[in-house]
Amino acid sequence: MTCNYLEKEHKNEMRAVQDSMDVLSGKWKIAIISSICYYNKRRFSDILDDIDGISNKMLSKELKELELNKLVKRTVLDSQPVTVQYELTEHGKTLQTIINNLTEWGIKHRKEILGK
Amino acid sequence: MTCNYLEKEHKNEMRAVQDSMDVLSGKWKIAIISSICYYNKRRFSDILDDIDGISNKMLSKELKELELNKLVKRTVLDSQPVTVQYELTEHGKTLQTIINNLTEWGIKHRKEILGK
DNA sequence: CAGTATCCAAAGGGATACTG
DNA sequence: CAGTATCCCTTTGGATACTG
Repeated sequence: MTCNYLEKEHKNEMRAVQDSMDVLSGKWKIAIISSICYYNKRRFSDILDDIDGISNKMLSKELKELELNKLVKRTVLDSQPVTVQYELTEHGKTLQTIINNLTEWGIKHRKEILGK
Repeated sequence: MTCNYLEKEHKNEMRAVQDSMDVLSGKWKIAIISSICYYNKRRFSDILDDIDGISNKMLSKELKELELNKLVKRTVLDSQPVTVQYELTEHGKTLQTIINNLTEWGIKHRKEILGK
C-alpha cells in the first residue's frame, strides 16, 4: 500500500474518517443500526431485547444521536399505550457497505489474532 | 436493503462488527494508522506532530494496543538517542478498504447533515 | 410502552514532570 | 528521543426508580 497523495488531501481524508467514526463509535451504535436493519422496523423495547447488556438509558441516548445524524427515523404510533417505531433512513442504509466490510474484517482479524 | 438472513448469522455478524470496532474505536487509532500509512515508516515524535491534539500518553497507549492487535510493528533503531520506528503489518494494511469506505462515507455524511 | 431522572463508580484522557 | 508516572478533572455508563 502506498499513500503517495498530497499532504492536504491526507488531512482532509483524516477529517472525513474521523467524522464517520464520531457518528459510529458509540458503544452500541452499530448494534442498534444492525438490529433495526435486520427487522426493517423495530420498536424501542424490541431493540432493548435484541441487544445484550444495553440499558434503556443508553438505548435512548444512542437512538437520539442516530436520529440527529439522520441515520434513523422515529415514528410515534397512536396505539394504546404509545408505541414508537424506528427505521433506517435512506442515508442510514448507505452504511451497509461499511458494516459489511467491518464484518468481513472482524472475522479475518479474529483468525489473525488467535492464530490460524 | 433487506436483511433476510438467519437470526444466528445475524448475531455472528454483529459480533464480528463489534470486534472490528473494538480494535478501531480508540479516539486516535485511525488517525495513527493513517499517519503511519501515509509516511510508510514513522517515528514516535513525528506521529505526535502529525496528529493535532494527541498527547504522548495517549499515543503511547494507542500504539501499544495497535501492536497487541498486530496492526503495527515497532522497531527500535540503535541510534543516539534511541529512535523507534512504526510501520503497518500486512494485517494492518488490510484496513485500507475500510478506511477508504469511511472516508467516502464521511464526506457523504457531511453533505447530508449540512444540507446539500 | 417509551422514555427521564438521579445517583454513583469506573474509565478516559489532558497537563505536567520525570527517566533511560 | 521515546516513553512512564502522577495528578485530577471530565465523561461514560450501569442500576434503579419514576412519569405520561
